[in-house]
Amino acid sequence: MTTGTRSRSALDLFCGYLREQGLPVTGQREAVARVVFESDAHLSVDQIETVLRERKERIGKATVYRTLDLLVKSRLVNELDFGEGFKRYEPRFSRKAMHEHLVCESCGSVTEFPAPELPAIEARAAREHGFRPTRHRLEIYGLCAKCQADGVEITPEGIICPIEIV
Amino acid sequence: MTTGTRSRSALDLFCGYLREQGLPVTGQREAVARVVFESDAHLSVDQIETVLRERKERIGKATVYRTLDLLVKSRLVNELDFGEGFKRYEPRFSRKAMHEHLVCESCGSVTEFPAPELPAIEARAAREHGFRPTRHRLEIYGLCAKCQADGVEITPEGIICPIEIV
DNA sequence: CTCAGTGCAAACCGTTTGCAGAACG
DNA sequence: CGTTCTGCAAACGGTTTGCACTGAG
Repeated sequence: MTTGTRSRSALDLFCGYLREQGLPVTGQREAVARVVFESDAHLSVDQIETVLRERKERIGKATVYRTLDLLVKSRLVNELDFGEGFKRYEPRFSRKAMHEHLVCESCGSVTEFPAPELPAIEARAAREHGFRPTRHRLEIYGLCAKCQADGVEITPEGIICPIEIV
Repeated sequence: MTTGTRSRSALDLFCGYLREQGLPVTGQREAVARVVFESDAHLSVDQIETVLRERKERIGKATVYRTLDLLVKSRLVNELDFGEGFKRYEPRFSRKAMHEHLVCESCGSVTEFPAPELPAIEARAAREHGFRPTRHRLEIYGLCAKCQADGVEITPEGIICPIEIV
């Protein structure tokens, strides 16, 4: 969707990774990788399949999943889970090194934001608990600007319990 | 498992919540609530069922799920998701108001830690993106002290891609 | 006595897997 | 050519749902 150059080089890296691992570089793998690399969104498997279908690429669901595994292992793609019941995938390329996610509970849109204090938090937790961190995830859930403008209200869903436990 | 007093009052609150909503207070609901309130862990549905079985409580899986929904709605229990493919539940009672989670990728143990800088992070992200936050989640994944002592190593899983994208 | 809750089993849904046939190297 | 991949469909596992029956209020 965005620049061709960026996605091209990410694709090249992926192909290089495959060759390095002695794995075949197939048309299907390239097609799936291209979809992910060319998007600046956080795609679900379903969305990836839709794009592939639009492009007249006939690729089985299993192959999409298997290719995504490879993309994640190659570390060119991050796997995300916003508790929607399915996974999302974002290219690590064309993105800020560390970013966290704002997830709208109404429309599901995802915005990225930086949280430079996280390494310090991580280091402190590590020191205090003898924990060796490898990665973190920070998500803030709420209402995006657009949904607020559209007058969406946070539905208290279940009624609030009389006693606020804090 | 821990104090009887704490769990008792949480249970009372839950029963009060049910009555307030005009919902029946049943033995099954009390039994499930007791298991969650009496634990200071982050229980999966499976673990809850195991405890119920030990206590000779014969309660269907569907009822456990339905009661957990009520507990979450009552806001006496938090739903957690560490990307394991299933949910976990923690009582909000007998816990620090705000705590985040250290998740061991080897043994799955979960440790709580405070991150007092999060409200500021949340406020900044909200201000800069017009986002209205309702809740957040921060998890740090890695190796717990015990697993490190046991000599567990982070297996690079897939081989590292030659180019580090940052 | 009535309406909601319960248990069972089937349905669901995202993901994984087994296997025969196709393709990369 | 052998090894790995692909596509299909069936299997999987956590969760949800439909329905007859039980039980709380």
